Amino acid sequence: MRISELARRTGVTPSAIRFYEDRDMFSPGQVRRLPNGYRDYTPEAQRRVELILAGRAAGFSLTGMRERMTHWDGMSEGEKAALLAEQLDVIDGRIAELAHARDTVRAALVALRGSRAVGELDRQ
Amino acid sequence: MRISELARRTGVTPSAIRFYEDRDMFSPGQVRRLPNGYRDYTPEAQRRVELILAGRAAGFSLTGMRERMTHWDGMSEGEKAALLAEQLDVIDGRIAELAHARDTVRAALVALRGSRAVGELDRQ
DNA sequence: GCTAAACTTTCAAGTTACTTGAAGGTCAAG
DNA sequence: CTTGACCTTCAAGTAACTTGAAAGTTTAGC
Repeated sequence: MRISELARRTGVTPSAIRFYEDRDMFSPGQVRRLPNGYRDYTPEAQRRVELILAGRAAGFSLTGMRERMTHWDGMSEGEKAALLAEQLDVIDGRIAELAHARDTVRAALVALRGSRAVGELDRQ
Repeated sequence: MRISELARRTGVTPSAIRFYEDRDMFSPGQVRRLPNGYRDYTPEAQRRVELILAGRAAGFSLTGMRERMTHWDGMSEGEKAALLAEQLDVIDGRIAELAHARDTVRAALVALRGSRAVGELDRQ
């Protein structure tokens, strides 16, 4: 597939995808070139972008993700599992942070218009 | 209090706090100067920093937060409620994004060591 | 009273993860 | 055969900071 289709499928802009390539976020073979010079992406490239997005949501840097990805194949199952478990912890921490932010905003809403109105908003 | 104490209490660096001041994130009076030129922060300044952190966790830009804060006092209750409801939506979207990332990582763990092992990890 | 460590100041430049824009090549439709 | 929607590269801009230089201030120990 070409860049705009990959962009549409993953929800990122074409320029962000080119930026990821510039930072070596793709494995060799995931991005080829068509005879006219256009980039051509494999389905693996799409999975890679989705992986990047998952890492980004969790707050990982591109550099860190790239390092993990390149070391991945040489790791033992135990090391891989430990890495994934650690990432799960980071994500859970971020979720807790957001839950706290959500509580703060909800408290402000409650203070503003009373709990019944907020309850209705929740059921929406 | 001085800058390093505010930094310690909020968990951000002194340079980040100076950066927020540069971007006009404090209300007049929240940051004063001691006779020696050192910055002196009120407890309101600390609450302001915590507010910034909550907004940041939800993905708001400093510019957007500052605009909201300066318009806040002139807004009607309905406008305030609408704003808060919108922020709640943004936060919920971010939480959903993270939940998805969490599922991705958990799926990788499942693939790596089988569902029983992952179940045990969850119960931790 | 002096010195060293630990604070503080400003200002400039670097970093990350992008976006935006310029200048131009490619391709399908009418 | 031109219009519009793609695509290319490269340079510069942006957000939210961090890092470092150069220098003043305060605190603690001797």
